[in-house]
Amino acid sequence: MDETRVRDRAPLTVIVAPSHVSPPRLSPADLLPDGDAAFHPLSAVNGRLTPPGLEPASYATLTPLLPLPPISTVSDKFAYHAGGTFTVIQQQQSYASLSPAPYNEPLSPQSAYSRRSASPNSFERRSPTPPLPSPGLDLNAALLAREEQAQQQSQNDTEEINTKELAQRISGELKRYSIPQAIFAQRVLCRSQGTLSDLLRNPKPWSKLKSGRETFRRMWKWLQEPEFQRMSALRLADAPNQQTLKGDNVNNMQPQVYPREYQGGPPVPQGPMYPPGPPPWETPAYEPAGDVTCFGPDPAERQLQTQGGYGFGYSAFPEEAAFGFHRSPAAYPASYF
DNA sequence: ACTAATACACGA
DNA sequence: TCGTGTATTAGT
Repeated sequence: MDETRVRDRAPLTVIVAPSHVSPPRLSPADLLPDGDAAFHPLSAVNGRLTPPGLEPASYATLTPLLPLPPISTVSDKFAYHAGGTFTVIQQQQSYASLSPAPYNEPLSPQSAYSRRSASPNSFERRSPTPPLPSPGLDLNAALLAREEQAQQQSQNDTEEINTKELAQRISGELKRYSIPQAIFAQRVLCRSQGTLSDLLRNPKPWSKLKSGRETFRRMWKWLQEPEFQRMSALRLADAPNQQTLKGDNVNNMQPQVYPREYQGGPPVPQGPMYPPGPPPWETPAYEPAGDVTCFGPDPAERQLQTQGGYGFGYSAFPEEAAFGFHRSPAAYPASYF
């Protein structure tokens, strides 16, 4: 029963699941499910579409806080989201300055994570990517990005983390976006609120950590994701057996009503804007402007680049898909999660 | 290294 | 005072 409620709360499900698209060029219109069998408005689907190689169970099983699910599980999760994500490239600049913004100065990701790490932050990492000179496919950039990602991936497992700074960074981001510890701990770390609180306040030095390193790695990994991806991760549907934590308003929140973001997209309930008021985000329009480039050999691992200040992630799981509208931090009320 | 329980803090 | 979110801590 709780389950249904939880599932219902994801109205922001414009999911684009290109299944056969090999041509890397897509226009926004191409993303619309209407009249295109290649795109499935998954929000209309009830059952989960299990992406190959992904354990749905482990994917969403967050609570009974298990004995530390293998990091690989979480990695898969993130990787998947990372892959199936549309990333805004055109307005990278503003994004870069928007996201981990004020908290970057004293402790850049680089400093939080030791040396060899390239640029841990997704934004910074992607920023260098040419802002789509002419909206076209940039396979090289794509491949490059993937490589970097892969490289970084492997590095992440061996790199030392400055837990102190990471903790501060995370704390800052949680504050910044009004993300409750309980939510972050549960969705991202698969840990309890109390644990998170303790880790953030009294982070043990990396050298003294044993299995606890995994938790910090997850924090770090989350930090690497683009903003909308992080948000998406935080909004992952709860597992059926998910227990409601004290103070966790997720399971109790009413389905939000979103505007119809994309013309021709899956049925999105009409209603008041969410959050209320004029869009605090950069772009005035709701439709993604500009061309969209899609690349990636695996349909489940595509990255779309679009100009116009929009990006959105998609998932094979309808309830886990999320728009990547870049909202100013203040636009993410606690109820968002 | 964590969880669960609960005390505590705080805005509405 | 209630609803929420965070800090503490006994117990695994």
